[in-house]
Amino acid sequence: MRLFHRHHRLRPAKTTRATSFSSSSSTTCTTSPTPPDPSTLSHLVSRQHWSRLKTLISASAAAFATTPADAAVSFLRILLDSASTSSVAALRFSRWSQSHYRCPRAFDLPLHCRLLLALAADKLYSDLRSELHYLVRSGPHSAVSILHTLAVSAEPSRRRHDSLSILADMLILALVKNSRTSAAIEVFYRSRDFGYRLSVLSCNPLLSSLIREEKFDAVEAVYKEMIRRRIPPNLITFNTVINGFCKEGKLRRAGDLTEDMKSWGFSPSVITYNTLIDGYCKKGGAGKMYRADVLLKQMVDANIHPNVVTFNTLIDGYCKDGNSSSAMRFFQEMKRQELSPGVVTYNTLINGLSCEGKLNEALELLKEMEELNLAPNVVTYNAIINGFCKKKMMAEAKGMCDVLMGKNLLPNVITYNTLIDGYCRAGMMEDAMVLKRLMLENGISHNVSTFSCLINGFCKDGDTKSVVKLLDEMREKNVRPDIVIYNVLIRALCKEGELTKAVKLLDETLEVGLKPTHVTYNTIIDAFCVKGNLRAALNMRARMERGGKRANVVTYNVFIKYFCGRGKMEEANEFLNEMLEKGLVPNRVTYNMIKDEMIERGYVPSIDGHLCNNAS
DNA sequence: TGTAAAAACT
Repeated sequence: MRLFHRHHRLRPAKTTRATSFSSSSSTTCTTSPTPPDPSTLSHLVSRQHWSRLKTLISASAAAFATTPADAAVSFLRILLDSASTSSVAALRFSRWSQSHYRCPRAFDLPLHCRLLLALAADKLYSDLRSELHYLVRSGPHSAVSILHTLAVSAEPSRRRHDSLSILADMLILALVKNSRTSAAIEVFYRSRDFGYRLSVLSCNPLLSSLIREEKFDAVEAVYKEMIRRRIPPNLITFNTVINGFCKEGKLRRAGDLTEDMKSWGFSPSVITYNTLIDGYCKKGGAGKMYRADVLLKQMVDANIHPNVVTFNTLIDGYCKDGNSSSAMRFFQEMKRQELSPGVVTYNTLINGLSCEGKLNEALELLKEMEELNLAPNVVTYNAIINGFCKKKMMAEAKGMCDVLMGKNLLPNVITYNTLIDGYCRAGMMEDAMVLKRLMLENGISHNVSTFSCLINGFCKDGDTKSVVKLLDEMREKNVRPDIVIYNVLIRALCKEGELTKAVKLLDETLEVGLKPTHVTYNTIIDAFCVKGNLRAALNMRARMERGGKRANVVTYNVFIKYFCGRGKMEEANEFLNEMLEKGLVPNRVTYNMIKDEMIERGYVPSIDGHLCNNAS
């Protein structure tokens, strides 16, 4: 009697992994033991007789001179080969054997794919999800090889079947959930070659995670590919892609897509409006809150009721615009509309007030929260600690940290970074370094901001040695410098007049794949102006615009300062007009310069009263 | 089964 089919036969333990089960050649077992038949196995599994299964597996492994892990794999194959046993039994057995015989070498991708197909055929989707999750997390296989193996493991008649499409959908979902977005993208594009029809089930989460990772080009590409492949988008798809455009600062395109979605039969929802309003609030620049207000009116006209998130978003926008009094007005308005402010509302306001130095009002709101039984969280305290730090009131900041811990809350990396930055600003570098050590002892790792605060502090001190030491430490700990670190270093070099080195660092940001910001360029432009090298400053502005950053108010202020400082009022006026033509609105710095120099000399009319809340 | 809001560093 043939006990095992040829392709079931266990291969000798010594055979290398390169050869698969089916190709094993000369397994000689003259006294073959009785192999388990599928129904016995299935029965044992469904009764969870694991110890009996273990005995069977050990016996089988001994008889075929192989490892128990490999024997378990062949048992799984028997279960899957049998038409009468359910996929649930195979799944249970697979899970048990995976946890019992931890052996990555025994991980057989084709076999696992057959299990997935069996689960899909039985529509056991939640089991399928967790299996895919496991496969994606633990498997040494690339995502595309999983996709490919699934395709070839399916019976030819079912290769174009919906269940394969569902598997591809769920594979993408599993990859996204495991933060393997690039692999998910690859599967998204390759699934077309296999003829799978994906759905919003995987596409929407993929789009969301691309936004989280700020891969905005990919968001647009995936969206366009969805339309091309006739994967029907839904309301969430539109809201997500609109959010992508907003986060990228492309508000025009976000607005266009809001129009487009109507032709697909979707009306903008409260989330659509909230997303757009937040886009304007975060965009920065003059008149942004005006645009946000216009959207608010539009949504009300469209009979979409603003909710708590709408108000929180507007309140934050006004706070970031340095206009906490308008923020407070919206706070009152939301109460009037019987929307209850939540922890986020209070945190937003407390942060806004703290940033403006209005600490008493911030503390008042903290009290109000507690009276309303809204539990302040670590974000609340961080905002207040930041307020104290900005005023160099380090004892009070530290005290607030104690209050936080007294409430059984744990300081997080932001709490520590805030305090470290406070100590640095107050010139207390030793205290800052003590805190750096303390946070590690409390189980909070340093991040790139921890280092930028400290490096900034030591740069201000002119303590180059300590700066270099911190940069070395970052390299050791694999903390990659971000653009803020570069900006800090560039600023320090500029202050020392080392402009060649500063420009070299700018070049380096591009080499390491970082995007220079306005701050990066403006710092260098300012340094050239300070040196009296207008030509180099103008060249740097040209470079900045080639790099996709348009001159902003700060850039113009730098040039206006240069000309005002030299009494060249015509040129200063020229730059002022240019900035106005570009739709940039002068801020307080501009105002102070032109007030001192240009208005008094009659070059420009007084604009008193036109600059209210443009502090920056 | 997926979409919107808050805290640190230039």
